[in-house]
Amino acid sequence: MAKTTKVSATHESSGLIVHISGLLPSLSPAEQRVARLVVADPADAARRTITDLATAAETSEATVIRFCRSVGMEGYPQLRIRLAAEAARRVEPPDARVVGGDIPPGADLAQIIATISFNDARAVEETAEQLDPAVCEQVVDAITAAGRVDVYGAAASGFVASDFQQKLHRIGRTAFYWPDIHMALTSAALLGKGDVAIGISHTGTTSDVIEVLQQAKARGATTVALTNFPRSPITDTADFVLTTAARETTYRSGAMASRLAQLTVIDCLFVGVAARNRTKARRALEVTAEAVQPHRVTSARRSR
Amino acid sequence: MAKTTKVSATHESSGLIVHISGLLPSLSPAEQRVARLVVADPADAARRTITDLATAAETSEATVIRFCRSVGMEGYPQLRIRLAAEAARRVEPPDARVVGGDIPPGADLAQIIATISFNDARAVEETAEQLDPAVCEQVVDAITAAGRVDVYGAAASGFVASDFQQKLHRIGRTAFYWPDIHMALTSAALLGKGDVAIGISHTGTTSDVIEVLQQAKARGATTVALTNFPRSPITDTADFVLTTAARETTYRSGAMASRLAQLTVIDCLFVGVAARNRTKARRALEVTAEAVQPHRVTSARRSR
DNA sequence: GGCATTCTGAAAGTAAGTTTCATCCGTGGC
DNA sequence: GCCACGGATGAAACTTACTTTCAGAATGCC
Repeated sequence: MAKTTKVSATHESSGLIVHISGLLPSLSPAEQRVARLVVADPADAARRTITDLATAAETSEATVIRFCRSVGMEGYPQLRIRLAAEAARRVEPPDARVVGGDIPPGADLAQIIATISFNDARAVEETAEQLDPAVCEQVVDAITAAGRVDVYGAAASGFVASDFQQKLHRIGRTAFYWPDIHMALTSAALLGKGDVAIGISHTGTTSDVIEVLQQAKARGATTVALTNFPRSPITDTADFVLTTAARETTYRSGAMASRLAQLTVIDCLFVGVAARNRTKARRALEVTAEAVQPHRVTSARRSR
Repeated sequence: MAKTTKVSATHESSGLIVHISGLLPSLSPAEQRVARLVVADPADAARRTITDLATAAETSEATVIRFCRSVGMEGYPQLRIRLAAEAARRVEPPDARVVGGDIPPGADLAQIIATISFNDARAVEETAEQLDPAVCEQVVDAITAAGRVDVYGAAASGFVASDFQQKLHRIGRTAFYWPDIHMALTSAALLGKGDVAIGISHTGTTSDVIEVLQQAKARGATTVALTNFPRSPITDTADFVLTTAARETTYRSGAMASRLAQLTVIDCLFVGVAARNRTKARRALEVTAEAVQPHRVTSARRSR
């Protein structure tokens, strides 16, 4: 039998490679050949079949099995998956990413993609971190109780505003978005106590949006501002201020990161509102989904 | 140019889980059961034998093999190894965040925010990971060379389409977005060789968008599809397919995560196009920024 | 040299993975 | 309504991979 049934102290979860190299001297010659192959390139070993590995180590399958047992594995398949896992873990994440940085002139698409996605993801995460749940709660309450919700935003922020309007509408809340400043002003003038007006402006300086929000406030509506800059003009007229956290990079990706951050905030509010009246919201969503069903191509193509 | 040579955007090197969830809808019911088990707990799946997994998915081994082939693996052992590797690489979600999971009924705002932002950020990162720079490059080339670019999208994807149109326009490229299907069809009919038509559809099944894209293709335009599902109908009509990687969560945040993923892709394309002609693009952006300057409130308020 | 011990691979045996094929079921054409 | 068709599916046959057994070879000890 084995020299001694030694119970290894090595933890199950990690360090198999280290464990093996530690055991190496105590292994028989044929097993050592196997061990060396495994330690040299775990990922490669994981890809091989037992016969393949045995051949590479100039030994038999039986020896490979013995090796597995020697290092505390049940069998070869078990060793394989452990090796694959270990090999994957030690691969360094490719961090040539320029954090919040500019995109160098000679950058290729792969670099651009890495940089943009990194910044975008960061903007989303950091926005969430600094969002005040208490303020969100109050905004959600206001929206839930509102007879009508107006969402304002210009240009890029207009998309976000429009998106929010659409979402609220889909769960059966009365919401409007006005792409035109005059229409927006008219609508704001018709708001009253209990209604909600939400102004979205990345810079917080878009006069059109501020103006409309002021109008809404003057009529008694609850006003909410969504901006990247907590001390920008728009916050003066807002009862509640929600901020995004897009680092200002360059003109290029900064705009998009802020957009994503805005959308994330919007989504949180939306889910918050929907959660307030779960069943009704779900029903409304189902109904609207059914409505567009005829516009869906049903055949899901299969592989050949 | 790339009439027959269809280029798919999915990398084979990484993001298998993401890849699988993208393919999910195009799989047969029995295979879907397998896929769900795998996606839900890759590490656990890697530990199981094929018979075991088949039993767990209430199907036969044959179906598991079919599933392996469907997702581009040679066989079950290969899948196992890959899954083990991916599971190991995956970072544990910090706390009780349910990855891609539902939001529990009793969740408070803080939980909602954490869950949503986590999933949103993940969608962005995973989309970037599986984006094929080579395909992006070709799309960027096509857009750069195009006389005209049409961007199509309905409802939620319409916002994205519109956003892209606006971005391209701002850097001086001729681009259109049509909110109306008839206008879109008319426009598509006027496209010709060298022009580019981009169809955006999360599900890949929106018949309106597909129809317009077909029209564009018939007229000789280069067609691009942006969807979450690499085997959905829309990909049949596209010369180039770009995929997002939003895991389908529930009705709630799934839509938003996919939106963010789409925007990220759009932004990459945009920056790619802008980088092709750096100085011209920058000048155009400066000019357009100046144009809206009068609509900015200058006074930056200081602390109260 | 004899004997015990360990190492080793051939071969047998078992389990896992893969292919084949008949059946089932839904769809679309007549 | 019927039939043909094609995809989906699992049972079973089959292949390959893994594991065990066992006997011979090597080593080392007297």
